Amino acid sequence: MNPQSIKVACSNCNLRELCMPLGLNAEDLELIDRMVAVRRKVKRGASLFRNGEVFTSLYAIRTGFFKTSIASEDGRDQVTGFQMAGEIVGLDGIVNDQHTCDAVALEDAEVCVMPFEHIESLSREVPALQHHMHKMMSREIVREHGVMLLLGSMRAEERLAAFLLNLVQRLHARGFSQSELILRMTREEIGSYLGLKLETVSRTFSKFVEDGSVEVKQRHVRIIDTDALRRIVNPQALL
Amino acid sequence: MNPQSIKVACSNCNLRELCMPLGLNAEDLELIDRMVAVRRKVKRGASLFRNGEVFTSLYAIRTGFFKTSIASEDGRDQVTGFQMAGEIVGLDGIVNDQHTCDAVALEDAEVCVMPFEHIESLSREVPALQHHMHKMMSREIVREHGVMLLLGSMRAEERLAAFLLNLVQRLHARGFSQSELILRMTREEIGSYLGLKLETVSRTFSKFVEDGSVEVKQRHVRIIDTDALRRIVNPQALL
DNA sequence: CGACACCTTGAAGAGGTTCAAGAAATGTGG
DNA sequence: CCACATTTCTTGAACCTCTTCAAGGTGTCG
Repeated sequence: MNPQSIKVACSNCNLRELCMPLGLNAEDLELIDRMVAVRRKVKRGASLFRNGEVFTSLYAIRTGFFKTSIASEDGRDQVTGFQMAGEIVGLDGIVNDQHTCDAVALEDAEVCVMPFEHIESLSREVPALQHHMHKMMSREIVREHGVMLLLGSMRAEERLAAFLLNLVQRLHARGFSQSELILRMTREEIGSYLGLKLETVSRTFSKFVEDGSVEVKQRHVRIIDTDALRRIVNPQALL
Repeated sequence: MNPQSIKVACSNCNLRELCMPLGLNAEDLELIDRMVAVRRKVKRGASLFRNGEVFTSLYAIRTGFFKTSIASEDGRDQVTGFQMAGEIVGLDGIVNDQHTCDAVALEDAEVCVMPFEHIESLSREVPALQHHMHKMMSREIVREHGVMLLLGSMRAEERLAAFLLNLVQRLHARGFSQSELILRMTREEIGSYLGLKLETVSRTFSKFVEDGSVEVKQRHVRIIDTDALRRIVNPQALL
């Protein structure tokens, strides 16, 4: 494709708190600026990397929204996550030096390309960065545990409620509304992530609307009653 | 409890190929021997660590068999994995300096305790170890992607077949039979891992027996027709 | 404006769960 | 070492949730 590229620095990036370790001194920051080789733009619908491609870099999302998905040999497809600004994609590629999933932009996006060899060598010099890397990978493992709980033990309503709450929470952490969001993905993609068919996702949205807990107009969702959603996810625990 | 402890060295451990990076020189090996602080025995049914406990160390399993599980606030329980000799547990604890799951021994076990601070400082000196750590975490992420595919898109028979094939494959890599295995976990634990009820697991075993693809006598399983199981997991792809 | 992708809703059907009972294995204490 | 209690496993029948199939509606983009 056309890897439209721009040279940049982390040290004065407004997403630094999301991507980078805190409390670095000026010296370390200068080193870390070398971590990002270039930026790369990815058009909506295009892929950042694909299953089978050689792994060279991790990617920090600057703008835009991605999905990652894997395909079984017989063509079934599973969305493994949705990623937004400040989040890292590509960790799957480290084990075997090639990517095992696809990362596709769901809206025009820009990412910081961080060659993994840079990251490893810098990590040896900057303990804070090393620890940060470990935390990021551990965080991803823990996130996936949560998805396993969702897929393994929750019913459709619980899954969708948990999904919505998780999305707004992450958006809110980025300065967006606590109650309004625009879905960047189709019902089918939501369904794939949640282990449901798109019709079930649609019906469950309709049910939430009937109950008065959310308003839905296509991709635009407004959460009316957050607690109601919380109660759905967590029948007992919450009040 | 009683952390019955013995001092030991990785350099002459027979599981080294499973836990440790390959191709280390004598010098590095000597350093790495310092990584394992002590060994610890865990009795069947006892836990190695529990959700909420402070994270200090990763654990390499020397002998025995573990399950890891998380609990939702309302008491639901999800088994997130089964671990055997040479595998590492505890990665979940790195993000927040405390464990987010329980690790319980399903048979008497012994683990190597590797204080995470040792690992991090050694990693800075031994690039091969650093890269090994990254690979291990990435491998765990990729494994969980596979579980998500299983939970999100497979039917009961496919899940159980995939589970059995995965287990024998790992056991075989450790010198055990390709076709016979003893399940260390209950039907309920299998069900929890696979997102099924224990009755469904039992029924599905019975179906496999009827079909002549496996023999089952309680926890003892003999796989008669591996290809049949493969075809179940992968309807199209395989011949 | 027309074509296409996406979403909603209904009705029928399948797969898995729930509830229940009994059998088999395992562990414990006398 | 045996008897009993407990846990684990199997199987049946009714039920329920989600899926499948189908049709029509809505939105979007060239």
